[in-house]
Amino acid sequence: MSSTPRKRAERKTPAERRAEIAAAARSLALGEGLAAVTLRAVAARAGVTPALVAHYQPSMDALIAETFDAIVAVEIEEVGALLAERRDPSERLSALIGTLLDGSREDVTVVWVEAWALGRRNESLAASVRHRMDAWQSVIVGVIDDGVETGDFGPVDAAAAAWQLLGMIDGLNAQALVRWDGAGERDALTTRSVEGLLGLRPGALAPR
Amino acid sequence: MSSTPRKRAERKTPAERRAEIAAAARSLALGEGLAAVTLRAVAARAGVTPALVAHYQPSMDALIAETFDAIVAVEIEEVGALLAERRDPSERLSALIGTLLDGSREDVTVVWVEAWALGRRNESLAASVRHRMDAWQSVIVGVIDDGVETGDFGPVDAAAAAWQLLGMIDGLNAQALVRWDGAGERDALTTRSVEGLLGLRPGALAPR
DNA sequence: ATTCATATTGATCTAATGATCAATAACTGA
DNA sequence: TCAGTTATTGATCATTAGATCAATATGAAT
Repeated sequence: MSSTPRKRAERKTPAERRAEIAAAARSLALGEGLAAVTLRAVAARAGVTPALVAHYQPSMDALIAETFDAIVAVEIEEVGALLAERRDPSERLSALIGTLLDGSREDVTVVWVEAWALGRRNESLAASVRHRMDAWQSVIVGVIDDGVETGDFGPVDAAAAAWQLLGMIDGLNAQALVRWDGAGERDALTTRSVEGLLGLRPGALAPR
Repeated sequence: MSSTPRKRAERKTPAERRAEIAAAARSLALGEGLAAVTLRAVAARAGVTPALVAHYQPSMDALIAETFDAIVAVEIEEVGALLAERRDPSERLSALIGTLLDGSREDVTVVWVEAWALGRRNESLAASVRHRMDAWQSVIVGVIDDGVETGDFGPVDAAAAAWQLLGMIDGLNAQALVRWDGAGERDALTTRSVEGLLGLRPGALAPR
C-alpha cells in the first residue's frame, strides 16, 4: 500500500464539495457495493480527508441512505423516460419488463440487494428503501392502470399487481446476480407470467 | 454492560462442541441475521471463549457459510416433506407456493437476503448460496416435471420455469421483509402468474 | 498414579470502522 | 489591508472485527 502524497484540497463551495462527495459515494456504491461506502473510501475517492466527509454528513448511515436514494432515483428516471416514449399499454409493459431484465443494471441490482440487507441495521437506509420501493410501484401502477382503462388488460387491482410484478423482477435480478446460468429465458417467461397475472391470453404481450 | 462471570466451560467431545457452536451460530443467524454471526457473538451464545470458536473453524467466513447452508438445508427438507404428502401435481405446486409465501419463514428470508449481499465478499458463502439455490431449483423442477408428464401442466421447460418460479418467490419474500403492506394477495397473484407461466387456464391451480 | 493428548482459555495483535476537535488556511466583505 | 468566517486538515479515540499462541486443565490411556 503506497498512499499518494496528498495536497491540501482546493477550497470549494459547500454545495460543490457536497456534490463531489455524493458523486464519489455513488461511484463507489455502483462499483463496489454499498458496503464499500465507508468514511475513508469515500474520502479517498473524492480526494479529501475523512474528516471532511464527516463534516458534510451527520453520519455515515445518512450518507449511505442518501447514496442509495440517489442511485435509485436515476434508475427510476431512466426507465420512466423509456416508458414515456410509448403509448400502447402492452408495449409499455413489455418495454418495462425487457429493460429491467436485460441485465444492463447489475450494478444497481447489487445496490438494491445490499440495501435490503443493510437496511436492517440502518434505519435511514430502511426508510429510503421503503420510499423508493413505493416510487417504483407507482411507476408500474401507472402502466397497469393505463392498460386497465383502455381495456387492454383485465380488470385487475393495479396496486397489488404492481407489487407483484415488482417483486418478481427484483427476485429474478437478485437471482441473476448469483446464478446467471438459470437466467436464460427470463424475459419470455416473465412475459407469460404477467399475461397470467393480468388476465391476458397467451401471447398478448407482444415481445417486440 | 455487565459480563456474567464465566466458569471454564466443561470439556466436551470435539463433535459435541462443534455441534453446539454450529447451533449457536444458527440460532444467532435466525434471530439477528447472518451479519450477527461474529466470533464473539457466537462464543457468547455457546458459552465459550472466542478462541474456542476459532479453534473449531478455519475462519469466520467458513462458519457463516456453514450456518447459511445448514439453515437452508432444513428449509428445503421441511418443504420437501410437505410435498411428499401430496400426489396431484397441481396440489403440490399450490402447496409449494402457499407455504413459501405464507410469511412463516421470515427469519430464513432474512438469511437469504443477507447471504446474497455478504456472498459478494465471502467466497465460501457465495458457493453455498449457489449450491443451495441449485437444490431449491431441483425441488421445484421435480414438481413441475411431474405435472408436465401427467399432462396437468403444459409442455414447458421445467428447468427454466423452476428458476423463474424460484426467483419470483424469493423476490416477493424479500419485498415482504421491507414492505409487508403491498403483500396482500401474493399467493393468489402468484398462482395466476404461474398459471400463465405453465400454460394453464385461469383457475386451473386450485387454491386448496 | 502418571503420562499424554488436546480441549479450553486469557492475553494480545492487527486492521478496519465511525467520530471528534483543535489548529490551519483560504476566501469574503468591510 | 485587515478581520472574520469557515472549509479543510492531522491527530487521535473508542469500538469492533478476526486471528494467534503460549499456558492451563481435563479426560483417557497406560
